[in-house]
Amino acid sequence: MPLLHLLRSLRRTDEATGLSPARLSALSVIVFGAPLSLADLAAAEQVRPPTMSKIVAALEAEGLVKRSPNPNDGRAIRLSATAKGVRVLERGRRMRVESLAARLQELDSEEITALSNAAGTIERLAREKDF
Amino acid sequence: MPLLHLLRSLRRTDEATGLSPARLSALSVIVFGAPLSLADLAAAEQVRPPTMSKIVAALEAEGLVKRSPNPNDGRAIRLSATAKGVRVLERGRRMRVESLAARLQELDSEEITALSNAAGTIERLAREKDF
DNA sequence: TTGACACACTTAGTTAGGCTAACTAACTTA
DNA sequence: TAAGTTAGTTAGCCTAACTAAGTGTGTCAA
Repeated sequence: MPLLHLLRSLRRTDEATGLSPARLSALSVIVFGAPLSLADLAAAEQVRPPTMSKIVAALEAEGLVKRSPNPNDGRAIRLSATAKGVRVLERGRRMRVESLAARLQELDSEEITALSNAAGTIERLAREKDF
Repeated sequence: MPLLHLLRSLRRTDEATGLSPARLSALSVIVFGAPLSLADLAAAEQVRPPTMSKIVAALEAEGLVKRSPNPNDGRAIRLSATAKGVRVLERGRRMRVESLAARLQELDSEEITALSNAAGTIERLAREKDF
């Protein structure tokens, strides 16, 4: 299956959270990296600030994220997740882990070994090449 | 790196062809599967007919694809690639193969073996699960 | 044979998520 | 303090997904 088709299936709203991939990913970075500025978040997500500005606005409107002023810099904001944001993310993560585990149970042990070895290489590439 | 970020890099126009991924992928299906109807193409690409209708219109406007009437069904169209469409696709494919080959040369033989084994499993999954 | 339904495609309108350009406000520095 | 930089937002554009509705063609049964 072409990677594009995988992309298209990813594009849909995550059943477990009701969030689109871009929002879910941004929320995840906020939950684990808070507090952080919009520029930092945009950089982490590899999009431009205006794009992230919209995504954050949507997350804020859903009550998943909140902005606070940065006391050291009146231009900047500090993003953090609300309790609801954390809850939504964790529920989604749990459900995705379960679904992946179910798929992996269909493989035999040789296949799992092959995937695991490849995962190591892919991770190394990811670190070194930012691929 | 999250899959989402990989996909975002895919989203950009392919340097070698000047086509967006959705258009390039559709063109490829047309080149190798012509003649085919819009509905067939939409199904192959896993999108709805209106979406494909627009993509085909764009490809046609660029002179990469042409529509002919289906003599057996006045409702349907038959899509095929123009010579230019074939040329554009082949040039892009050649350049992508070269770029991938260059990346693979940075791996050692153990890593290549691991990737190759995993590819077999992934392909099998793809066939069986339409993943 | 014709009326009803089914099908192929298009059109219209919405939404998400990218982008650049241009703006405001706040900080820094010469 | 004036000039320049930085953080974030707003406006406007694009692609590409969707649904709903329209047009025209095909099919089939009464």
